[in-house]
Amino acid sequence: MEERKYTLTKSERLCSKTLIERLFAGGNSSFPAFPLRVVYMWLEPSEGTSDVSILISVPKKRFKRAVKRNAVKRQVREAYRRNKYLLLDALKSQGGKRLVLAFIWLDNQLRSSEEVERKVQKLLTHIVESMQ
RNA sequence: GCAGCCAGCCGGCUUGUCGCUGAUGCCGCAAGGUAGAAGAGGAAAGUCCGGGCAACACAGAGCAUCCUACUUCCUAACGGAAAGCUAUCUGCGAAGGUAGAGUAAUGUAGAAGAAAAUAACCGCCAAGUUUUCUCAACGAGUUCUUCGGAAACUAAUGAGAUUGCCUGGUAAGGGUGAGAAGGUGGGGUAAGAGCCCACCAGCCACAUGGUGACAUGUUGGGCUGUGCAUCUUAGGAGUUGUAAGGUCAUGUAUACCGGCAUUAUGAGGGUUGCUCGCCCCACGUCGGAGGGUGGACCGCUAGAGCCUAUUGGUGACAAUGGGUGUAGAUAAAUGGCAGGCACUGGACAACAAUGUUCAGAACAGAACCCGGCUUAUAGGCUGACUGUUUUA
Repeated sequence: MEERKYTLTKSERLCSKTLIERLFAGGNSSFPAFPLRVVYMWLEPSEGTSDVSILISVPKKRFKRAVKRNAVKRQVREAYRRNKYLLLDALKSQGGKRLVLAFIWLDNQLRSSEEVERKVQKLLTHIVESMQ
């Protein structure tokens, strides 16, 4: 059993402008679990900076104040960090293919951290199930 | 004590654990790994002013446009502060709010009102003329007569009153209006009037005080309409903002730059909006090298820095000494979870100190950096001052 590190470094975050444009250009899978929606896209092993890259988006339309937007991003990021091996373990059987995903906040209100974590778990589980 | 007012300050602390950015050290050719200092605000916000910094532009003249506007003072600068001045409003008060260059010229000011500025509509006064009346004086004429008179009438004269017209004087009075030719009283006058005088308000001059705005005056001068706009005066204003701008990597169409050569004198471009003026010039050739994509580094945090003491100043602030190293992210870090402490409120127990338990804890997140302004903000602390109650 290898050591599991519940980290979330910069290489695991999606920064490339071109990849972001490809992700949102259309044709990629998406799945909602209110108050979240996930958009994901498969990459070849040569692309990307890590096995899984994520992006969290909270539109300004939902929260006018930066404080609340940041708070939501932190909740989602924390929830992914604690549950990312749901996805990483499943990905080992996929022959080195890589994944890009974006979490988009849909609600106009703040939610509790427990609820956000449950929804993230649900979304990750859904992606794993769709691999088979 | 309670209520208030002004100024300044704080706006959680801490333990464990899991994370994020990461100066720097170590390992490594490198990618990276590992240890790891430090890590949001008073407003970081709005992006409203001012400045630094950067790039580009810039011979010069005139006109236009825009901004500022009581005084002195602070500052790198400001449309910001400080201390004052004048007017006005609010509050019992401590205090707070609002406005503030000038008025020579031009324009404008609804309704109202006689009239809105070289004022005569009504009214008042005078002269002329006119209507009517009264009175006076004597004379004239006529009529009457008892021939003594003077009863009546007529026209004229003078005085007064009066009707209309006209000429002139007059701003004391007149419904209005934000404002009516400074106000009140007296003298004066044909009637009136700063025409004259006293007091009062303003203005100008002078004197005194103040750096000054201004203030004061048993001083002098009869000088006296209000608002707004244009305007006038004084000072100021190049444009774009760190996605500026620079370096490196990748690497291709002829937009760009420089040299040389050549043509033309009119179209275009630049110079702040306009005018003048000034500058540039299509094409060829040689050399440099660029569109787009998208990554790294610099810019990027030592700055008009922060803390503190003393001195000067009413104060904003300044000078000097000492101390200090204090965020630099890039789809954007500074957080999550579990405890403890402190704070506030409720409930319960208790004479009380206090204890138990349950809740609550604002506005808000750096994006080149400063100085301000504006707006949001639960709760709390400190100091000066004001009002009030009780007690002494």
